[in-house]
Amino acid sequence: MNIGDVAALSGLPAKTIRYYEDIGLVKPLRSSNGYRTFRESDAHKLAFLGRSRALGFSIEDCRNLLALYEDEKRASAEVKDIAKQHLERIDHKIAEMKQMRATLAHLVHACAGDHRPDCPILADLATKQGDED
Amino acid sequence: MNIGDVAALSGLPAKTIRYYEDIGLVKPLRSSNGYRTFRESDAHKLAFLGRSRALGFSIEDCRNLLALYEDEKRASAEVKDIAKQHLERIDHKIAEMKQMRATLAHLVHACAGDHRPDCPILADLATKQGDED
DNA sequence: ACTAGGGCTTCCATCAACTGGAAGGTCAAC
DNA sequence: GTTGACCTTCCAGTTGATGGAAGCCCTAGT
Repeated sequence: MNIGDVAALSGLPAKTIRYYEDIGLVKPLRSSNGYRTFRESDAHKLAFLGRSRALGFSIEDCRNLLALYEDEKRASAEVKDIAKQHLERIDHKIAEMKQMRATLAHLVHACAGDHRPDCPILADLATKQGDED
Repeated sequence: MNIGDVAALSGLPAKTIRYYEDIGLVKPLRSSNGYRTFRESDAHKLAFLGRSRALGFSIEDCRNLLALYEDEKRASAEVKDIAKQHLERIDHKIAEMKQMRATLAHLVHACAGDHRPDCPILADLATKQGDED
């Protein structure tokens, strides 16, 4: 398979696949004309990568997951651990975003949003703490 | 004020402040020894930037907000609009993360997490759609 | 045989938003 | 006069790609 074929199969752009080769996530063969030649297993790996990334795993996580995926004797605990850590990061991020959202929603709500210059949003950004003289 | 002072006041690292100067967000003066000299207004701007960034506004948003902040005749509607757009982006992002979280939580829950190699997480990553031969 | 097109190759640059580090100038204190 | 903190610039690296240029390669059509 050439790169265009695995790109279509995996849903990843060819550019991304080349990048994944660069960073050592896949190691396609080369045919005599210099073209990358992907085996079935490479296509599987790329699809795996696409799905892991879609779940927000970092490239390094993906690298570990891929190694575990290829290791028939891995313990599921190792995988679960990576996933759980990622889950925690996601939870943390969600909480952070919700906090931001709440503050911002409050400001947006407080702002008249008309032609006048008075703007609680700017006022808040300008003076929240450390500036109360 | 030297950079260390505004850094302490604004809570931003000196590196970041230099970077903000690079990209034209602040324009401190220079004293004869080449050191940056920050006025009160610069310190205010940096604090403003710190808070805007903490709310997740992009640098370009910050640039616009800062311009509006400095424009005494701005219409609050302009500010509100930027904030509302940002709010939408946040909502979108939160929804996305929640979706990821749900999928991942499901997988983590399904995985025994023991010494055995069977792992529903890897199985799912490996075969979800496009692979049912 | 020639040409047009599409696909493939490499390499280099760019994005966001910093951050780290090296090499070196400056300043206040002891 | 020398330490040590603070300042300067510049270059590289981070994460995860993405865009583009220059240039092979291959197939189909004429």
